[in-house]
Amino acid sequence: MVDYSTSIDVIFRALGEPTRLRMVQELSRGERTVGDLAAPLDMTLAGASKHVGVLEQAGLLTREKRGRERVCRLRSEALHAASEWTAKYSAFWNDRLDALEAAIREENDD
Amino acid sequence: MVDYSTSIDVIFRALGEPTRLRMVQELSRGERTVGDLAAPLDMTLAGASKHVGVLEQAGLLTREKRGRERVCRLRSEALHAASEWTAKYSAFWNDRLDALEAAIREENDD
DNA sequence: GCTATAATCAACCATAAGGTTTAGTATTTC
DNA sequence: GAAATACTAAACCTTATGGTTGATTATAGC
Repeated sequence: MVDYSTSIDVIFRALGEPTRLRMVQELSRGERTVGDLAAPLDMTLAGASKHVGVLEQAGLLTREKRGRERVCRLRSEALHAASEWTAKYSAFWNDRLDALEAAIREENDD
Repeated sequence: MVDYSTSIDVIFRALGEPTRLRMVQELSRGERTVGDLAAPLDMTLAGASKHVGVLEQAGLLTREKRGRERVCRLRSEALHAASEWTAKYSAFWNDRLDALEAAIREENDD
């Protein structure tokens, strides 16, 4: 059982590893087996499997058993949560400028 | 001199640490000295300073010397870059569904 | 000028993280 | 059913990370 209500820092930490970032990029092009993901990475299958586990824990992908393969599929929810979070905090500056302008206008009205 | 053209995984890694995530949230409310950031974290000033350094390296904030204090200010660019990235990859699934639907429609037209 | 304060630097320590190898479990294929 | 394939699990190793302390620098305040 996997927890899909991952906290945002776990998602960021998972994406903060270059290898895993590449995996996510690869998965955005379609579903991939663990072997597919390992192939271009110059890494053992066991190593890749561990990375996939981290991404799964972070809620970034699902792993489905299909025959002897495990098919990985990206989950948009976690990425969307990360997108929302960063969008919220990247907007802070504009908000501050807006507030500043408003304050200046108010001051001039006095 | 700080490199502001940080690669995306460095930004994610910086945000993947709970303490640093809290610092960013705190900074979104306004500029803060390193001491301000350290205070609520039950951590030495030296420790907080190191975290601030990581955030600065990732391009997430700037540190300005003002008297004997260092004033930290969030930089929206890095957060925006992260937002763009996650938005792009969180959209993958809808794109795939759209493509799938289009393919089905086309097939029905034959 | 002395003392206190804010922060960084350097050295160090414990634990986490990224990787490997070796085994082991299903599943496919012949 | 034997052999190959795809993967996971566990043990292990090395390095990175997150934290500390102690010393040092720069500024503020009396």
